[in-house]
Amino acid sequence: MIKKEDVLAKLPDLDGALSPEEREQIINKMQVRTYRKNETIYQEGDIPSHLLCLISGKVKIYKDGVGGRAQIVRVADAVEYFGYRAAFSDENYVTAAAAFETSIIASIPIGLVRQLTMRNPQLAWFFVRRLAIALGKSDARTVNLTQKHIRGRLAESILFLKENYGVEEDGCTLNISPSREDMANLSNMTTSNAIRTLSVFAQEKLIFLDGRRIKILNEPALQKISRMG
Amino acid sequence: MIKKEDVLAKLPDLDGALSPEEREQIINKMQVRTYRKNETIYQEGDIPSHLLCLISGKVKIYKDGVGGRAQIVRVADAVEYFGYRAAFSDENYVTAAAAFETSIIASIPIGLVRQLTMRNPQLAWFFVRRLAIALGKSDARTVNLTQKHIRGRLAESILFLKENYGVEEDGCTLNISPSREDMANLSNMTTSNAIRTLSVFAQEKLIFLDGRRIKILNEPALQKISRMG
DNA sequence: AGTAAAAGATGTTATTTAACACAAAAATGC
DNA sequence: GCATTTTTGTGTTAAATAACATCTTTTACT
Repeated sequence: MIKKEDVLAKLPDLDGALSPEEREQIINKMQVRTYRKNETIYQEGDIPSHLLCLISGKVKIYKDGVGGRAQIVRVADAVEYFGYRAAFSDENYVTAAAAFETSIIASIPIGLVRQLTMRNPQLAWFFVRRLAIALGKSDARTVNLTQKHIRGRLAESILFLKENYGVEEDGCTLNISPSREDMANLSNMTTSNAIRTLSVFAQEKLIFLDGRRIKILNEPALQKISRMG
Repeated sequence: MIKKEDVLAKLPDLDGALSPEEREQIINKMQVRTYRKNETIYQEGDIPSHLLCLISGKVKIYKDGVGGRAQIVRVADAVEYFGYRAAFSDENYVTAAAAFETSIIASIPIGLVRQLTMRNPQLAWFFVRRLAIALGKSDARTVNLTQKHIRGRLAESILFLKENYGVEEDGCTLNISPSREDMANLSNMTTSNAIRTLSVFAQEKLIFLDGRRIKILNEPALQKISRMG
């Protein structure tokens, strides 16, 4: 079982924006829950009620599109806040979130967050910055996913995973082992094409595949493929 | 010539967030300029130095992608603030902006905006809201542009233009007359395909084309095409 | 351990869309 | 007003990718 104290130690202080009293308020109202691998955290259409903080684990934020095909639009890594966009624009969720792997998530009632944010400019600035960064990434992603060819999109996704989740001690094995379907949902392609193109990359010695584990062998080449489209 | 007073009358008050003194500060530092049709306002890689406010006219925010093909990621209509995302995340611009048509734009030094935002939670909240809304739209756009087929994407773009720029008094002619290339850049397709598919829509009496003017004849059908992909 | 279900792999075909080529029409510049 | 450039329109071909079918391997469950 997770102890609340362990979570608190990890809870980011929102860029030091919080006073001890504000921190206390949050801690009192916070709830902690574990999500199993592939478990849904929230769904499209849900009313956002909490600011979520990923304490440990990995999370994907995605949209279900035409014909049940999902597109992963963002990922979250520990320790990181997520799930606040919809609440801040007074909408229901337009995306869904699920755990890539077992994840511990703290939730803070959004009303409290809003109340604190309205009074604390530093806290508001924290969210301005995060949203501005996310929007820039989303814009870049739109063009990458629409204009690049399959190889470019897949190369991009591999580098995206490295950037977001990092690599193991060996310096080249991705810290996440996504299913082929997840790779497809990251890269805007069918699962068949993700499987096929990963195999081709392995044949070309750009990557080494060991089941779901991906080891990057030739990053400059992947970057070039990603750039060229 | 534009008189500064005329602009001031139109300058939105950022949701009433500004005190008279803050407003005064902004007005003193503000500059106003006219951009001609298709003139570039800022480019990818530029350092953002000003918060821009579109006083009159129409603006497209776009990214240049593979093979010089541009993708329009957002549009701005008067009176609306834009061009602040990069500044707020301490990045150079990752998009470019250009005038769809002759536009009058006021610019406020970003340093001043930042200074005010840091002290004024209501102002910060204004930007949190705008960014949150923009991010939601960007996420939706990513999936629409990647997963839908040509007809769905074009139908979506026509509805997108109606939503963002509205229609004339007749209730169905779009308030903007984009070139076929702009339609293509909105819809993630080649210009040829935009021309062809617009013609097909006209043949199917979904729209009526008069040069660049687009009149929506059957909106429910367009919505259905857009939804189905 | 044995069985069912899910995920991965691979080949084939059909569809979608880009690329290209060229002509007509419209806009622009002197 | 005429030449030049840009935009629009249309047909044809080539390339990219989805869809489908089938088989193998792995995982999950009792």
